[in-house]
Amino acid sequence: MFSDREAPLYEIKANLFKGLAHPARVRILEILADSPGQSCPVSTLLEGTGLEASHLSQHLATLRRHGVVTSVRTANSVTYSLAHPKIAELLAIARTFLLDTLADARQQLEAASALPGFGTATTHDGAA
Amino acid sequence: MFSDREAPLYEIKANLFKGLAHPARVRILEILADSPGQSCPVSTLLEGTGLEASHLSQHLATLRRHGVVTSVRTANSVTYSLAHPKIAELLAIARTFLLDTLADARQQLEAASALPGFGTATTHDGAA
DNA sequence: TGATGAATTGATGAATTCATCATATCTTCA
DNA sequence: TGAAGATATGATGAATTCATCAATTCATCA
Repeated sequence: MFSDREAPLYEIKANLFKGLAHPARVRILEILADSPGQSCPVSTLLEGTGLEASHLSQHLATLRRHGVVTSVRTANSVTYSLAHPKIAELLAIARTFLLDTLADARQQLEAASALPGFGTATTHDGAA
Repeated sequence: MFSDREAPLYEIKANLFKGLAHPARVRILEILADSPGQSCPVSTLLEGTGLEASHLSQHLATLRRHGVVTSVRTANSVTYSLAHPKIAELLAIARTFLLDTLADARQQLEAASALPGFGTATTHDGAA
């Protein structure tokens, strides 16, 4: 098992996505991305996410381990920042993709319900 | 439990990243992204990834469920395509971010080993 | 029709990740 | 010094995800 460096890039990439693969962590990154300087203290994240402190801290640790955020202690508070502007870009692109996709899905739903034999039309993709 | 639509965007986003969070799936997407028309038959993916057929198929099913790829059956083979150009963009940005980050890490390692008391300098970030 | 190739689905134990709770560290201030 | 606030770390059972193997579907062609 290699811990980055030495591993093929697609493994490292997968690992990065794994780091982003949790609602709480995405939320944290969104808050950071929207904050001035893409950084803010833990207390703000605490409010913004509504998580319990230790839970938040664990997600922050995960994000740190994945190199997605950095932290600096100032007096008795810790400030987190996005480690790289590309992270914000990643989130923005995911957003565009999802909005496009969701719009399409809604449209297909409407089109489907306008069809004659409506009621149990399956699209081979499940999700009744 | 909501299955997209109705869920806050950050949950849907996290879900998308979860779909990308596996080396095999990233590899599959990379191959598709580099193929003409961002699509290719399963047989090509089979070769490209070196996975066992059923294993590959399961990952493809996951990607389909996440709306990241689409599939079309043509005669006795199935062709997969990226569902949206933004997916390729997502991978490209991840790549840039990682290359930047890895370069920095290497640089820090070199800088560290040039220091006087080398051997056990901890950066509070772990990774001895 | 039925054998063959291509791809998918199902089932199961092993490995990871998650949420929760208790405890520990670090800093300030009385 | 030591009490209090702000964060972080550890440990544990519950829930997910993964890898592997067997079985199934779909289309072609003899």
